[in-house]
Parts: sequence; C-alpha cells; structure tokens
Amino acid sequence: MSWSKQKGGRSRRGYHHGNLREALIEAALDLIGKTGPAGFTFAEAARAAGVSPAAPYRHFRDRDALMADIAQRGFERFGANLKDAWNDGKPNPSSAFKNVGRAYLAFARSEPAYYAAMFEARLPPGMNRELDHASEQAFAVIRQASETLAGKLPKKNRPPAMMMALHIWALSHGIASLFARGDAGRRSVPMPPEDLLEAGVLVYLSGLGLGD
Amino acid sequence: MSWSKQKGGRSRRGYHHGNLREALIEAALDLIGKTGPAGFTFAEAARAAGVSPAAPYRHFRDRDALMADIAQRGFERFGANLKDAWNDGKPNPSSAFKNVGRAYLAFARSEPAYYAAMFEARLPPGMNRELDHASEQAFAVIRQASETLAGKLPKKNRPPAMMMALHIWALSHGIASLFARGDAGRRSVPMPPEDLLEAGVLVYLSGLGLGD
DNA sequence: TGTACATCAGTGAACGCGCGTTCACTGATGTAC
DNA sequence: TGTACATCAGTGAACGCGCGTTCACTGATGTAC
Repeated sequence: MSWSKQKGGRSRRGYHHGNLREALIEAALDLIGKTGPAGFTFAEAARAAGVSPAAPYRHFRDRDALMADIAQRGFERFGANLKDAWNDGKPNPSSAFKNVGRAYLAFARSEPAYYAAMFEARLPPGMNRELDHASEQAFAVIRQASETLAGKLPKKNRPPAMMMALHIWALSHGIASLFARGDAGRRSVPMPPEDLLEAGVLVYLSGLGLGD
Repeated sequence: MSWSKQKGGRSRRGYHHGNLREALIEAALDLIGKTGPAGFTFAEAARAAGVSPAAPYRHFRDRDALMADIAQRGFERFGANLKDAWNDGKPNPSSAFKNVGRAYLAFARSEPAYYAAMFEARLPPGMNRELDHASEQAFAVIRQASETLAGKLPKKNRPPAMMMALHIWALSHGIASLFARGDAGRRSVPMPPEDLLEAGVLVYLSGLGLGD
C-alpha cells in the first residue's frame, strides 16, 4: 500500500517491485473492503500497486486465484483468532465459549474485506485444497469448543457437538452479516452486535441445560 | 422469459414488447440466480429479453434501480410467505413459530435470486423508501410472532421481543446463507438445514423457558 | 574478486470485448372529434 | 366509423471506457567458476 502511493515510487524501488505479491493482496483487500468482492479488478489492483497491468500474472493465474488466496489467508487468521479466544477452554469452558463468539464478531467487524472474501466471493467450489482446509480448521475450533462444553452434560442429555457448532456458527454468521458488517450494512439494531450474540448464546446454552 | 426465446419473436410481438418491465425482471432474476448479484448486467438482461440495449432505460433509471425493484419484490413475497406461515399464531404459537422458520428457509432455497438481491446486492442504503419499508414489513412478522410467544411468559421472565426476533432472524439467515443456498454454496452439512433450524429454534425457546 | 550467463520479474503496447449511456429516429397505440 | 394527432416504447448506431490477456522485450538479480 504505502509504496504504491508515493510519487515516483519507481525510482525508489527500481525495476523490480520486490514484494508485488503482497502489495497486490493489500490492494485487493482495500478494494474489497470498499466495494465488496465484486468490486475489485485485476487491473485496478495492479494500478494501486503501481505496476503495469500485465505484472500480476507473474504471481496469480487470474482474479479468482488472488481472491482464493485472500480467502485462505482470511480463514487462517480467523481460525487463529478463534483458537486464541478459546484458549484451551480456560479459565472455564463457558466463558471461553463466549470469548470465541466475541472473537468471531471482532473479526467480521475489523476485517470486513477478509470476511467478504471468505463468505461472499462465490468462488468456484473445490478450486483450492488449502482454502478448504483453512476453512475447516476454523470451523474445527468451534466444533472443539462445543465438544468440550457438551461434555459437561450427562451422556443422556448430551447434544451432538456438531449440531451445537453449526448452530453457534450460523448465529454468529447471521449476526455478523446482518448487523455487524464493518462496511455499513443497511440494518441498524438497538443493541451492539456483541451483546446480541452473547445474549443469544446464553439463551441457547441454557436451553441445552448448560446454563451457568 | 418464454417470449424472448422464440426465434423472430419480433414478428409475434411487433414493435412494442408489451411487457418489457416484467421481462427484464425475469431475465435479471435468471442471471442473478446463476451468478450472483454481481453477475448480471443491464445489457445482458436486455439481450435476454430480446430487446435493444437502450430499451431498459425506458423502465429503469439504471442497473441499481432494477436491482432495488427486485429486492423490494423479494421482501414483499418473503414477508407474505412468513405471514402465511405464522397464520396468526394458529393452531398454537409454538408450532406457528416453527412454521415461520420453515418458510424462511423455504424462501431462501426456492428463490435464491431474490434472496441474493435482498441480502447480498450491496445496494446503496436509503436509495428506495419502498424497499426499506418492504424489508421492515417482513421483519415485523418475526417480531410479531416473537411478541406473541414471549407473552406466554410471566412478565418477570419475559425477554424483549425485539431481541428474540433478532436472534431468530440471525439464526435463520445464518443457516440459509451458509448451508441452504439454492445455488450450491460451498458447505455441506450432515443434516437438512430445515432440521438444523428447527432444532436450533427449539433449544433457543427452551432456553427462554418456552419449551413445549 | 570479477566475469558470463541464466533466470526472474517487470514493461508497455496492443488486441478484442462487452458494458453503460446518449441520441435522433420511428413504428405502434390511444384518443378527441 | 374515420381521421388527425399526441404520446409512448421501442430501434440501432455510435461513443468512450476499462477490463482481461498476450506478446516480445528488457532491466535486475543471483550464481558458477
């Protein structure tokens, strides 16, 4: 980003950019953040990086490849954030679980461009093994947390952890994409999305018999 | 749709199309259903309707105006479906509530193009009063249902109906957009989205003390 | 340490394409009398 | 019932634009000896 902005950057950086791949990703994130996944073009990213329109082809097969790369990075960071928030279930599973929810929303809010690339880009499915893997890893954190929490219940009343995880994921995603889009979605709501999610999770858990 | 397909449709329909506005909407829905909200252009819709590229301007100011019109219609149908499903809370609020959830998913599944126009089109906010109104009307059904259901609880334990409605909406939307997109989203899940939603709603309601 | 060479990562010009939009126009339709 | 006229809803040609993509090229960098 910062490179491309300076006038005559060329003289500074010489013929080779030095870090074009990263610069293109930065530029793309910028554009996606502003206008959504459909709102960035290969050419524009090249321009923003201060480079000829042919240059990106040295680093990405095409626009979708760049998008998939971004989505993959997004899922990796997302997964890492969730994992940190879970923190192995410390200090106790219930509050660690809430932290995961908070981390989910925090990511959607602070990284709307990544979030959009991850969930709204309509990438052709199965185009990238690493992308799929990164996405599964992120989900695995929620699943693991659900498993731990469900384990507190006697076997007889224990809900399937997979189902719990899907519910929590869906609720989080729903709140994130309806109410917490960092890029000014259309709907506003009488309470902060974080509180809304926390309250929802509390009700849900108590419905499972996991009230505090 | 059907008109535009027939070879030499012109001779049949003459100089005037007769129903171009509708034909354009049909065409746009078709394209959106196939490639998402970003995947339709004014020109392509005109072509699909068998009409010159200048013709659409007689009916819509621009692409966004067409998109907004579709989103508005979508919300109107959506709201009507939800209202039918609620059916004034008959035969009893709990099962009517579940019907609303089913109707929500059914719409997202059977009308992915409308759903995408409604929730993924990134229309400039406040561009259309009627659109906003239609969207509020749809939400009002969920809110009303929540109100009725919450009314069964003693005042002391009664949750805010607005919050309930937001939770249910978010859960439904999350499940719809993650797992039930009619247009083959990337994720598949070990149980039907309808069951997943119903189970989630049941747990949630029971968490509020509204178990059957 | 210097030189020759291979490779890498850019350039810039060019292309075909489809889109959005405008314009003067014209065929079809409806209405007043 | 017929005619004159206004209005409506299309045409089609044209424009400028930005995009994606290819191509032969060349400056910069790294490495073998």
